[in-house]
Amino acid sequence: MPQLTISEVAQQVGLQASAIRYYEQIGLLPPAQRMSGQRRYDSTALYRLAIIQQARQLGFTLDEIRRLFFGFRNVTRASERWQTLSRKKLAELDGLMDEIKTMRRLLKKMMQNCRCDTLEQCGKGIFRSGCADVAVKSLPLKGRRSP
Amino acid sequence: MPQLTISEVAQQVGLQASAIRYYEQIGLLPPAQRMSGQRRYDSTALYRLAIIQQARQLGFTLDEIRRLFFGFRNVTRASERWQTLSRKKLAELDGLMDEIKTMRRLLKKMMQNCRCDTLEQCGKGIFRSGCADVAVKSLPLKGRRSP
DNA sequence: CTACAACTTAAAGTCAACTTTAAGACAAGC
DNA sequence: GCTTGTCTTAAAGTTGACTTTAAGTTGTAG
Repeated sequence: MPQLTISEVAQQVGLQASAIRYYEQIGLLPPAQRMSGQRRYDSTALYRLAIIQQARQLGFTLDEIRRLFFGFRNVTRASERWQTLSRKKLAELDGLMDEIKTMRRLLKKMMQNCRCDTLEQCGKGIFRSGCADVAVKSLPLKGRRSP
Repeated sequence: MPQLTISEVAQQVGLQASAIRYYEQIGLLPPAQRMSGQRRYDSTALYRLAIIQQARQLGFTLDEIRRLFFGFRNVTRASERWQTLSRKKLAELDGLMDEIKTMRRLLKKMMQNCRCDTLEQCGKGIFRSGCADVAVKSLPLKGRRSP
């Protein structure tokens, strides 16, 4: 077993060392072995992190990834876990797509139709035509990556 | 001029009073007139807020909305302001759509192909096939609305 | 006069996913 | 012995768009 340091692992998987410590802190990674206080990792940690990275790319939050690892009876097969979570995520992404399409549609409509000179004029028009519309509640879809 | 209180305005435009105070604080709304310390609004404030609400629905951040109001020479017509900002936003939304489509594609692929029993097995496969992939950097698209 | 509702402020809290900072430990090389 | 580089920790900072809290003011009703 190679016994990599945290920054070697970080480099391999494309994360900052601080992110790996953070994952350990929130329980996504098991506490690493220590050699005189310093973390040492073997390949199983790399596999863990590979899953985490892949899941992040699929749009899963860290909380959902935690469920992937710990939210099932431990007899449940990996493929089934992915299935279950992916179905939900797929529906979520579809909802998000619809929101974006709505925005696009409204944006284009406004670009075509608005002839207002002043924003006051514009606001008057919007206000008259029903101001408090269908709430666009966006799901969180964020990303933080290597700086 | 009707002279509405903050909570009357809030009700009319579908916001919390605290949000309106916040908009004033960050300079999106001009400081309101006061009657013995309390804010009073007329219709121009409603129009302002209508624009803000509409712009939020179109996916604009408060910072972008500030630019809509203050980021142009004051001779610039409203419709032109919208045009300029909307073109950029449209491109942004397109990028976001692509990200989501990529996620969808990957999700479906994995749902079809993964036969793994264990996550370790799964992670090994992901790791071997190139772990640090194309970074999915998502633009922020968030929404907070009436609770 | 007292209660009450509605307003005011500044400051702190929320969420997610980290990063940054400050202060300190340890091994290797000179 | 000293410096350098990498590691450690806990705590605080970041971003955006607010909300919540605490403590205080004002006008009205009874």
